Amino acid sequence: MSIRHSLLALLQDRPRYGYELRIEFEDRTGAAWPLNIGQVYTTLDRLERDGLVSKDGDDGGGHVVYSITAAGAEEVAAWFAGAVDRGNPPRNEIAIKLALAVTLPGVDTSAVIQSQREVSVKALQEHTQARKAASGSKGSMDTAGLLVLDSLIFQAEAEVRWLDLCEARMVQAHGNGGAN
Amino acid sequence: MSIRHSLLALLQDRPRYGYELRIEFEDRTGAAWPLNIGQVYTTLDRLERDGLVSKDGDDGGGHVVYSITAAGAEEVAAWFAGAVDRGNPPRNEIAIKLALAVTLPGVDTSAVIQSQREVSVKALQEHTQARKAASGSKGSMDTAGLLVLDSLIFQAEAEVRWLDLCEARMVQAHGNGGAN
DNA sequence: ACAGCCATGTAACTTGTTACATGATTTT
DNA sequence: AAAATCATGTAACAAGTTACATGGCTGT
Repeated sequence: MSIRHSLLALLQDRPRYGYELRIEFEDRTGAAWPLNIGQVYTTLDRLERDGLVSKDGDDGGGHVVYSITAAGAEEVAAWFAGAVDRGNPPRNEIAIKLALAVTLPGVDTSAVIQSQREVSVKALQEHTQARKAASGSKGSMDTAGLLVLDSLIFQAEAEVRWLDLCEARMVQAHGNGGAN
Repeated sequence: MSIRHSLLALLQDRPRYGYELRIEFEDRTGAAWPLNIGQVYTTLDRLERDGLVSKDGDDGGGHVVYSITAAGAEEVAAWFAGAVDRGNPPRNEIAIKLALAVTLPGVDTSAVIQSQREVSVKALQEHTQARKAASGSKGSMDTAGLLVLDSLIFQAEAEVRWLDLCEARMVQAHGNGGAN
């Protein structure tokens, strides 16, 4: 529901048209998660269908402007007020994969860990680089972008450390990293 | 694609029927991510449609058994071999929400952080508890379950620390935690 | 003229998710 | 007899994703 709510939040600020929404979204999230323009329009259709936004024909500039409704404003408020449920966290594909790798025969668990570790470390480095560049000199990025980058860094760090822990436990468990 | 691949991986071990797959999945992932039984059947249908598994009528016990095909085995191998792309990480709803909160007027960013922090800390505590219980005495849980719990703990820790960083930066930025 | 950005949309599709219907077998 | 578990499925839908079609406008 991230996109739905994001667009709604942007519309609460002020009425906007589709193309604009995409740019705003990517600006504010630091382009970390690209948003396909097609999806903006489909999401707007669905928001309109659900009565959360209304299509305001034209704005004089030839743009199809949407504005938020009362119901939409309520929804945004609830989104900001309510926390994301961490008791039901989104499935972690890597954790699932590893859990299956260690319980199934014929899977080289250590290889799975290592190949994942490589890309995770690389992602961590890239995010750290980006973070350094963003905060460097000319205050080139806003607070929001920095928060997003920090989030990516923290998550990546945790992932790498977890992978290391897994690897260590494998070694401890059967003295090697071979297939089980 | 987690579920798809998970079921496929379980079928690579040996042919199984739907109900069994659900139990195996939840056993191995420590029941952290419940799997609706209906989804098992729909996913199996789609896997069959894609030629990755085949329906083997009966197994003598009245069960509708599925087994993996050559194409399916390839797919599983590729899944285990290939790392999850961390350059395109899944959208982090909390990061998005916060990025929007700080860039939009009228949103009490500090309140958003605090309410999220509460549930994240609570989730962290629960996972830590579960972890303690799992490793305690009777070696009651298998390696896979522990890995999953550790993953949840690491992610939750990272999330809390990131939220604290955000809060600190808010305070530093405008000396209070009020709406911007 | 042509490339590239601005701008709107549609069609077709994927995975995931839930609610419901149905019945057999096992346990209490 | 009732409740729980085993077991299989279907219908309907949500959210996200991409590929494509279309056209105006701008700069080279």
